[in-house]
Amino acid sequence: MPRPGKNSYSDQKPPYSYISLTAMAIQSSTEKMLPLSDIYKFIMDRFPYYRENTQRWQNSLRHNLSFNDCFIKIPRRPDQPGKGSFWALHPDCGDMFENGSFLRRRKRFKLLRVEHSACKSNPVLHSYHSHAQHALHPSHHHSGKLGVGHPEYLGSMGRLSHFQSYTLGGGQSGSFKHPFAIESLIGRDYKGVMASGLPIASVMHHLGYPMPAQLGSMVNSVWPHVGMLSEPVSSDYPPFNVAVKGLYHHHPGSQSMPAVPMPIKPTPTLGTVPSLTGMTPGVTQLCPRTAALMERDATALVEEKSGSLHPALLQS
DNA sequence: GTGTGTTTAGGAAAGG
DNA sequence: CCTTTCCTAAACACAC
Repeated sequence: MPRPGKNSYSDQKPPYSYISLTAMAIQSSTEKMLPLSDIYKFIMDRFPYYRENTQRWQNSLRHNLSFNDCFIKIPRRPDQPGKGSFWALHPDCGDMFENGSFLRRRKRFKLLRVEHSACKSNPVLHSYHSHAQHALHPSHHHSGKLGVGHPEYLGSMGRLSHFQSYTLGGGQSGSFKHPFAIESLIGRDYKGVMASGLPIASVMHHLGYPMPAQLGSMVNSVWPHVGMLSEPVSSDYPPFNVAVKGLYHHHPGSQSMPAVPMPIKPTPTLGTVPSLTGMTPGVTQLCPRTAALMERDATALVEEKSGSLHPALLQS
């Protein structure tokens, strides 16, 4: 057990990348999205290391939010005053830390940016379209982004239809993406839900858009209790990373399921936060009904844009 | 001015 | 060794 003082984990930099920290924060929220300030707060609450040099790491974190396609920006509703937008996880980011290391992803989640006037000004739309046209060969990390589209859109497009298609089509694309492994870090009881549909459904709800009935009912039935970190954890975090490496076996043909349930196990004495202690294995199953729903649109969509490429390959 | 968001750039480190 | 990912710094724009 870490003791207060020198040997405490508090003094050390947590073995998480900014991406994983941010994902943790987002996933810990009931709405699956957080404003920047709350992401800061989450990290500082749980990792005392980040209570210092805030300017440095927060700049890095903002850079990560903007730069990485796995994060999408959700505009605030008019009735939700506050600074900045909400940040959510891209539905297709899947399990970026499948290799068990939260310092370094197995592969970057990268979308192919294509000029599209209607997309850029709306992150969700943008994300949706980007998804449909993502590249399977994320090369250099600077190469993927093309110029910014035109700021106008929304005029005749109709946002709802896009949200719907995004929700139904942008999610699984006919392939199983097991939920973001970060779930296990934050201790979500993660059963029977895929990572992608839900956040967006939540986002749609947040934005005041009606949700497709099937998705909506799924949300209610599958995630009835959407848990949340109740309080800041003590300054410690579970040991993992190196320790869990090797527990995973990536089987490209087997839909990237972890060979074992999420190995990230907090130390039992970190009992102050259930979500960090009573973790449920990250093994999940796709809701068949929604999977079927999603499969339809997206497969066609992706294949239309990128030949016969299967989105599942994106992560492998 | 401050907070937020985007972008470029360079270097360190990990991984193959 | 080479490539990819991560970290950091910094400039800049924008909104409040």
